Amino acid sequence: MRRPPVISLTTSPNRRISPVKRPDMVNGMQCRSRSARTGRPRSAAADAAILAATRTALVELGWSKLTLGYVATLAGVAKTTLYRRWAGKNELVVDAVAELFDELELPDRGSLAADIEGVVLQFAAILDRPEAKTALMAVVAESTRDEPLRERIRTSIVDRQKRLVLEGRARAQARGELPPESDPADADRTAALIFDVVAGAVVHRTLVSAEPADEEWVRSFTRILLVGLTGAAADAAQ
Amino acid sequence: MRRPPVISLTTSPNRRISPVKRPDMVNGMQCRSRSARTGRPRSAAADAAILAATRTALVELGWSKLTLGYVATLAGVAKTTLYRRWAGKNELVVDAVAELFDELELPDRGSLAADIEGVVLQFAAILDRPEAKTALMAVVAESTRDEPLRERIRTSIVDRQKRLVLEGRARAQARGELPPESDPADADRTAALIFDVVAGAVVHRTLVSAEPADEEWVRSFTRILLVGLTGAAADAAQ
DNA sequence: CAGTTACGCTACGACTCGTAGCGAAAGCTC
DNA sequence: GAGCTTTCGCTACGAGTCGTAGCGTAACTG
Repeated sequence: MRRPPVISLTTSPNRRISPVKRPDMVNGMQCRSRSARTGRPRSAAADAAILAATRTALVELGWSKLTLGYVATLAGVAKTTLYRRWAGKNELVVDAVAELFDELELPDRGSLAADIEGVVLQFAAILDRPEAKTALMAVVAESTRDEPLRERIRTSIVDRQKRLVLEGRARAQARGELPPESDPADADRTAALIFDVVAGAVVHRTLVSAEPADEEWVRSFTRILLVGLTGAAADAAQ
Repeated sequence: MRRPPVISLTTSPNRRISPVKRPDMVNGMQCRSRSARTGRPRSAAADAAILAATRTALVELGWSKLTLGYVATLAGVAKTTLYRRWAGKNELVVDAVAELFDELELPDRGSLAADIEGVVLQFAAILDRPEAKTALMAVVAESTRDEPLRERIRTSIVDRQKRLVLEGRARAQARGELPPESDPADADRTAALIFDVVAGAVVHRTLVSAEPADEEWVRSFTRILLVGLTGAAADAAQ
């Protein structure tokens, strides 16, 4: 069962939001003189191995049966090391799943419709992975009673998706497909609405209806959304 | 801690889908001669007390910290009784939450827009309850690795919501707000799509974005959806 | 070199899980 | 009523997980 231990020649950890639990950090600021970090540094390879092991364990066991002890064994790391870096299962899984969303991009496909279809298909492909399926909803469920966890999800997963909406709209406005916004507050509200509609629809299709968000579905969805957006914008402009 | 024990003068259990685990039942059909159920009947009051206690425990503890032992104590019932009726935490919570959706209805408000707004607001009100928030996403997450559980969710929660979509469309077609469907297969696909968009958007808004689906939001959402539907339908009709 | 921090390992009490076994209670049929 | 059947409450149990403490060692800094 025990996998080959991680090669331990390492340096420099803390890629994303530092995995919590650094006694010398307060509010994200280092207390001691900048980078006066003495002592043995944390193994960055261990970080990577733990997050990868977490995803493997999610596929094998699912969320509820996943134990930190098993993840540690899988990563070739002591259980105590895991607890030194993450506060618990929730935080660990959020970081492990967040990496899946690193690949989300918004290539310019020339039209708003094509841009939407492209990003929705990317999002659907990520959600199609078993580790994302079982983990995403679970941590969201936990976050309803855990404000810091919700914040962690927001910054490391949700906001990155939301940025794509803003970028796509800016492009469409530059192309003349959408009218420029007059009221900035109203623009924010609309962007948030569109984000909830897009992300919510894909998630619901994939996880609740348990059917694939394939090209045909994405085309239908995009058409309705696009007609709704341009039509509603035209209404408002009158 | 121990609540007053359930009044035990009872009869006739099995309101919804019989809570599982009846050794004399196979595939939902009784094996012995019809209704030859001899012996002491299960307490229906205990069923109700258990489901209510489950919701209370969800509010107090959330999904992950909820234990069947605590639910049993809260309901004034032995833990073994609980295990005799439900296979586990997942099934119990699905039944407990499903009752929340009993109140979903679709009163005729005279127009498609008003009908959509009404049902979305109802759905949002249910999702606003803490027990629904923490439980719904959790069981959906579990269902990604548990086909029977997914089926249970589908029949006792999802399908009931979906029926409202079909009913709303039929009304709108009767009013002439939407064109009648020609291809029945295409009609099914469109209904499923709309359902995913509506339910997904509300869930995402409430749980992921963690902001209320209030009247203003619902109005904006309905406008986009309605324009998208009627516009796209008009496009297709050409 | 001394000082500091991270790591692997072992062990621990506390808790939950799901089940088994028992006697008593609550229905039904004859 | 007697007799049968099933449920109920209760206790007890082994198995497994949790999160932490303590220790000796490894890695890096000045």
